[in-house]
Amino acid sequence: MFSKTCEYAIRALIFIAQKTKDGDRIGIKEIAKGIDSPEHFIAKILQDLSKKGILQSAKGPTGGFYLDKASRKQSLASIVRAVDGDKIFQGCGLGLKQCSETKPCPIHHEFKKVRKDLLQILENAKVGALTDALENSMVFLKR
Amino acid sequence: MFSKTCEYAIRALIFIAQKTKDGDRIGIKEIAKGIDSPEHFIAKILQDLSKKGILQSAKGPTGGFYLDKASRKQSLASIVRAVDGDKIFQGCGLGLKQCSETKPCPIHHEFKKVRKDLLQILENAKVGALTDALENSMVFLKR
DNA sequence: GAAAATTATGTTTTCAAAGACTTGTGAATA
DNA sequence: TATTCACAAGTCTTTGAAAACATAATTTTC
Repeated sequence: MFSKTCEYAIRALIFIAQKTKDGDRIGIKEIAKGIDSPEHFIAKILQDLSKKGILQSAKGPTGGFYLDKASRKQSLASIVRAVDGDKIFQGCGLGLKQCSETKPCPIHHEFKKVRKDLLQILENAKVGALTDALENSMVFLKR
Repeated sequence: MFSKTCEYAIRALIFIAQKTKDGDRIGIKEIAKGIDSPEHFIAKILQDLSKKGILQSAKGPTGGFYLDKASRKQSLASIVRAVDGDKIFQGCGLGLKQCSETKPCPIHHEFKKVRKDLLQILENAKVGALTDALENSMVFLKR
């Protein structure tokens, strides 16, 4: 469904949100361990995302990644968009470039509903809110 | 959503279904043109699928690909399964191997619904039935 | 023998992952 | 207060593997 990159990004963001909600910062190594991902790979992903403002970072001693208040209100949808673009939300199911309402592919109309549902789920899932479920250990992030 | 391979496969199958519904056979070159796909690539895909019984083929002059009655009743879901496997229908949205009902990832329950809807759409879409819409030119297959 | 699929092999591109090196920053220290 | 040091993110380059696409030889069948 999502790219590997995107999967790691979502897991990392939720993890960071949980670990830094008291104003702390968290290093890349701990993140990689926490979500069980390749260290260098997740590092690059997070650097890209911090450039785009999806999360915040600080260099030097006591530095690390963290999420400010605004970032916590972000939805998973904005993370997915930043990483994978919005082809998941609007691209044709059969890969047809010109697929549209007037020139639909054979499954165009049915797919529309699924996409809409998916988008809504991701829009509703705010990064900050998901940390609560994590703390109550209702859900987990390691593979 | 699907792999390129899978997209080509679906388009090809629908195209073949339409072109061979009167008992004809259709060659690989015409298929490639008809769905605007790389010729050698779609050839390999169709050979795999014919081995698996998803469609039929005949060698020699007047040979080509075609669909028998049983194959026409197949759903798009079985094509997707043959090509991409069923990871789309059951894999975790965040790529977690151990994600389950008892140890769900943060979006597990929401995703379940989307997957279920997707599966139902693909199960309901029979290859043979989609050709009617094509003939009425309500839909098209070229990119 | 010619037309078709089939098989085998090779190339290119993209994605996932790893490594080495650079830059910035807070804190100790002299 | 200026210097230096260590720590942490940032950048650049490379490797590995899989997916996407191409070429050539082979087999089957009319």
